[in-house]
Amino acid sequence: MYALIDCNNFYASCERIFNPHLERKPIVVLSNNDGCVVARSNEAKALGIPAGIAAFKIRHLIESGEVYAYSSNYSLYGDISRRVMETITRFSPEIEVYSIDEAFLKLSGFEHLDLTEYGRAMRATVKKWVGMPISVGIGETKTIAKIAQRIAKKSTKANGVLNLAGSPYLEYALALTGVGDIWGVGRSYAGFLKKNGVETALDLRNAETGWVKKHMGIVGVRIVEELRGVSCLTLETCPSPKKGITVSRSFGKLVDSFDGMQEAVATYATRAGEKLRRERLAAGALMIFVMTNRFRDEPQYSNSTALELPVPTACTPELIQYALICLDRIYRKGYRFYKAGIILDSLVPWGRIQTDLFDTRNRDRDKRLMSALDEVNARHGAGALTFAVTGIQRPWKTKFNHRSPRCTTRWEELAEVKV
DNA sequence: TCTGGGGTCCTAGGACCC
DNA sequence: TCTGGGGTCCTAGGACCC
Repeated sequence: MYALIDCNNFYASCERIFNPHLERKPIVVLSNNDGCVVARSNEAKALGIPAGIAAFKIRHLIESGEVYAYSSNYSLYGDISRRVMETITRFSPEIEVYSIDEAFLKLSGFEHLDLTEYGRAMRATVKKWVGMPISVGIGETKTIAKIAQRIAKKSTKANGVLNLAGSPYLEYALALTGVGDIWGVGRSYAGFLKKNGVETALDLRNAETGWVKKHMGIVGVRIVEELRGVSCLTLETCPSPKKGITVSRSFGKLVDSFDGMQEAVATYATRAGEKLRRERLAAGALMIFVMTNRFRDEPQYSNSTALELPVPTACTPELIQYALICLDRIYRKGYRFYKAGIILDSLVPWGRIQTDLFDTRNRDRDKRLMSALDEVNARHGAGALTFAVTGIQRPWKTKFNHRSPRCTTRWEELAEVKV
């Protein structure tokens, strides 16, 4: 028995917590660089603002004050997420934090309770303690819980909680769910299924297993089984170690010089190193990619190149060194670059690094240097100590022109109450 | 003027092994 | 005309997720 807890319009709802006058107002939250819309409040959806639309296309609505727009405030969203997760943990010891705004709870052993009421209690508690509206879906498999949650969120009758476990409405709910709205069925499979007359979750549940296996592989078979009430997807309570780390960002201003690209790539490599060390991992391989802006009518170029490291490392100067070797291989003069990124690969835990007999680096010293660096930056703020090659002015830096205060993670940005 | 970022899993095919 | 059988590992690309 599973419950899926999903925060409603998560980013938009986060903005409301410390800004109550936004209640019932249309809000959008913008992507990095304030580029496009990544979250919308119900009121913004009602205005017909589509998901993912470029921000400049709704600029008139923002400037006229009809729609409130915010830059992404990941410090705030991450912290609110943590609080939501902490709160719902009280309702079951077995939790899988699935994404920043979603979690599965295992409710096996709770069947003696009225689970709908239990869901309502979760909803009320999270709203009261954290200020976040959530929807709760309950079902005998994760896939059914997802379907329940989706209906719970939309239906006024359900009022945020729907329990489909052993429910006489299960078939009805499946018939109501379009095949593209099933967890694991994306645009491509949805198109294929519809072309073959499989329109709803109920149709897919009744489809022939062999046919599904042939066209959607083992992943498809699992979805069908889950719809039939056979649990194939288990609760992943402890996250498995990361397999790769990516840091990539489009620039606030196009970059047309090698120096500028060096700064950006070195900056992203620095950030990737921080992520790596937080997870106590080392990277065995690294890839750099660069690209121009495909939306612009000007010469286009994009390329990438990878490098295997002699010994897996989490040392920022070493990562920067290899990153810049890669950049040198793919940089071309005469283009205006729009985006660059680094991907760290072949990650291994620190305890399992394969060393090299002929290695000349003093890796003990590297490690001490990195922990000193991380400690200084933790104490005096991110970026207190940086590498010169990452630049000073950084004109290409990502834009966040409408960021709300980081109320819960920065002393200087605490919310103020005016009396 | 202006169009996001970061992941996972599966599969087919190639290279290689005995 | 005719050319075995059974495996593993790796990678790129596709599909999906939030």
